[in-house]
Amino acid sequence: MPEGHTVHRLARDHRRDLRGRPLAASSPQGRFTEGATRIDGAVAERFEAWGKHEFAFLSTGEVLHVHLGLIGKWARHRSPAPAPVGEIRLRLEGGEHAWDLSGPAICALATPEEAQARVDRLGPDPLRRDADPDRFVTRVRRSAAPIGVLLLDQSVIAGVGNVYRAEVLWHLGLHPARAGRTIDAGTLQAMWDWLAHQLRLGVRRNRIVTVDRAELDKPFREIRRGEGVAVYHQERCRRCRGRFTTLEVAGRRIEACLTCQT
DNA sequence: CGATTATGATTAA
DNA sequence: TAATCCTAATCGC
Repeated sequence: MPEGHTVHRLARDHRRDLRGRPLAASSPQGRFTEGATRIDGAVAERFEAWGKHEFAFLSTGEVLHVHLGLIGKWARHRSPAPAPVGEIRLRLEGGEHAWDLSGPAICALATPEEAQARVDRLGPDPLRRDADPDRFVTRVRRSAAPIGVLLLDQSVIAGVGNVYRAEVLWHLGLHPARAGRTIDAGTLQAMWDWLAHQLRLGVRRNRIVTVDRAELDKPFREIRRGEGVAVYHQERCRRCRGRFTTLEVAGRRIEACLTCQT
């Protein structure tokens, strides 16, 4: 579910639904009861997304830190919220809406210093206005590691996941195993620009659609998971019509066109 | 109905 | 590289 665009979109939606009013917090599943008790009655003053991490700064001085991991989800309900379904780690109720969190890799209360320490370990996030692309370019240019590994390393660039990785490498004609230091700075800048643009579109649409509008046969809102992509879990290259090869890079599956990606 | 899979990441070996 | 964590949907038999 979550690459950076999802988390930034959630922060935006949480801001709209939950900011500036006392929260009712609970842990229906029971695995975050202590934390929920400390949140209950507090006001969330600020929501921030950094890469795939989300932080809610609370009036108590504590920070709620959430990372969805591979399978985490937030579900939105209109108030009054229905009885929780499934393993709901945390329910946050604002005025009009409630949000249910399930399956997070991280759901914890932290100090502002601990939250900042997390952020400090991340590379630049193309979805943040103050992000510095040169940090990304320099880091990749200094590395002998495959670009397919570097793109998933959150200390190199924050927010990119397995889908955007496959898509951007194909769009730029780069093989996933290509060593970072063999890619010229101009190409890396283009990679950053493409990712920044696509991640922004991802936030707006709340889904990953990298295929041009003209090539789609239906409106964005009807595009389902896996339908709007050119590469990820696809069979054939849209450029040369050849079959994609499935590789494993950084322990994750990735398709690549061995003709178009060198 | 058990096995597999998933847009993630850390820890152990 | 492998094992592990978290949860739910989908797949194969």
